[in-house]
Amino acid sequence: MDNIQIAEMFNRMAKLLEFKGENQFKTRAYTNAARSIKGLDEELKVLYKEGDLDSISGVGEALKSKITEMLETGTFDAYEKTMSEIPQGIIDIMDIPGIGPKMARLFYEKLGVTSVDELSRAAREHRIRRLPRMGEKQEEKILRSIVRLQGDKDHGRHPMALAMEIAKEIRNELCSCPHIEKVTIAGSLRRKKDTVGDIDLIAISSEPERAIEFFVNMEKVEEILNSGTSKGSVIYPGNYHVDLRVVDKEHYGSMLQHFTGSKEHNIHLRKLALTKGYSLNEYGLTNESGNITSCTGEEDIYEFLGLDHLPPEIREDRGEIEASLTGNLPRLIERKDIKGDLHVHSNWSDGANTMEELAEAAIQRGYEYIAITDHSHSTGIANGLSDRRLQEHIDEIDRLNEKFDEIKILSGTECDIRTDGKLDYSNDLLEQLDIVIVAVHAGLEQDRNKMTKRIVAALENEHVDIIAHPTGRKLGKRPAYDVDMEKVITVAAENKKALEINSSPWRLDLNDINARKAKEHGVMIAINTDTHTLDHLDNITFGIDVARRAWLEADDVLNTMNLKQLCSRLGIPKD
DNA sequence: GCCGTTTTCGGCCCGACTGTTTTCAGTCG
Repeated sequence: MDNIQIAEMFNRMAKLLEFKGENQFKTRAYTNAARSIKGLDEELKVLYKEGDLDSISGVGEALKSKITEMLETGTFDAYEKTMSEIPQGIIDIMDIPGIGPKMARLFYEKLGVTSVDELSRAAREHRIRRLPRMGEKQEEKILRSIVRLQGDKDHGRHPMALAMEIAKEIRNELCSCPHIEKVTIAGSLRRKKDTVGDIDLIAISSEPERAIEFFVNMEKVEEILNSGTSKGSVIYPGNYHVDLRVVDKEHYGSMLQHFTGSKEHNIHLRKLALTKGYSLNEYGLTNESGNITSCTGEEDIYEFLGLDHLPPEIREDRGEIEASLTGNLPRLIERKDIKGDLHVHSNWSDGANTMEELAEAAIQRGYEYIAITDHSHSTGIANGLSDRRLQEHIDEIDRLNEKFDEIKILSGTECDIRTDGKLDYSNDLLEQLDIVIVAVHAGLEQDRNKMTKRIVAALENEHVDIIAHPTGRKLGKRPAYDVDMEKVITVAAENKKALEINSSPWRLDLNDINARKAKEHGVMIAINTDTHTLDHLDNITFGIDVARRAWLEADDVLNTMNLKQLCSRLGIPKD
């Protein structure tokens, strides 16, 4: 079991215990431990082997032995026992937005409801409204939630790039409201998480109620979830859940800090504030005598707590607070550090543009180099290049390099790694290229062992420079293929190969966790766009977002090197 | 169930909104 699975099991256990009416602090201990585990850099199985499970905060003797049990058997006794006492469908009911353990228990005890379908029927038959603290509106709300949940295959998560466009559209509309002074995007979107569950916005207004009224009555709003005096929530087309929080100027900083999150980061900050005798909330810092220090800028809060102004991308409670306290915060990579793009397709394979157009677009973006990496012949559907056409491809790039002074065009390939780990081109041919990217495009269903061996074999080829989109995931479409990333990263480090962060909004592969792991093993990362049309070149910002979330600095990234450094690394003769 | 620079017992992050009440529990972020 990996850390995520163990954390999820603790979270489910917490829900089950709450359903049973257990002591709330006991249930919280499980969620605290789950949170702590999700934030670990190290795999639990490694800590377990080294006898270091004691080092995890929020994990005491009892939970430690449950972790051990899970690592050895895949589950733990107390969990199995609790599960056997509670009907399976109850878990699904508690996953319905607006229904927690208390309500699930009420429906179960009073109506015998044990599944989402039964709950839906009870609501339609108006049996819910007769229960204590329930009524007509609750019934309608439950039915709406069920319908929305069932119509939503992706569990409400959206690729960050798409959500960002919607967020900007809403921000622009809100800015036209005379009662709104300023609108800022907050939440996981501000932290640039690869997928986001909702869109959080903060507005400054001296008339919050009128601002909220404007918000919930925007033309495109499909449903108003709630609408209070300082906060509103709506559903926007595409099943986007949008929250707006309205605040006066004086509290803007603390509000922005609070609603940027993450939740885990904020909890850690509040605990830190408490050790200094202050309570922290979205209105500022309160001391023991009740005096509030309001914060107009969020940097005020960090400064007060003795921390650097932490970049939103790393606010995940994955060590950023400790790093800041000890002066070990990374200087995160920025857009201006990028000197070129190393994964671009032309119309020689499945790209839309000529090599010349790509070179010109790269010049416009201030790049020193661009690698044209068209597909190899296995990817027939993408018009992959035969041996003969690859030779012509190399010649064409030579010709263009004569023409362009402002940029170096690198001749490359995105060569298929076949199912047996062999590459599409011979070593003789690969040797003639400036840069060799390899990738898995077919046979995605291979088992973990075969897939790992396949990629490792490619990493061990002396001509290979970069593995593209190393896990093959496509957000909302298909999961990563089954591969031992620890092994891939270790072998990449041994052979001095780079791994890619693919900047396509649908891939973002490697993700932040794996990219950070790669950095820790000393593996260089290439942030590439996998461009197929000119505008894709600008997707580089999404790749940089992932890199920043992975704590990467400019020195960790291959394409922050200038041309001379890059040529030296790739072994390209200077000309 | 966890934890300790007052504590090994008695605390445990904090506030808005809703729907139901007539003062608040439940849920969410």
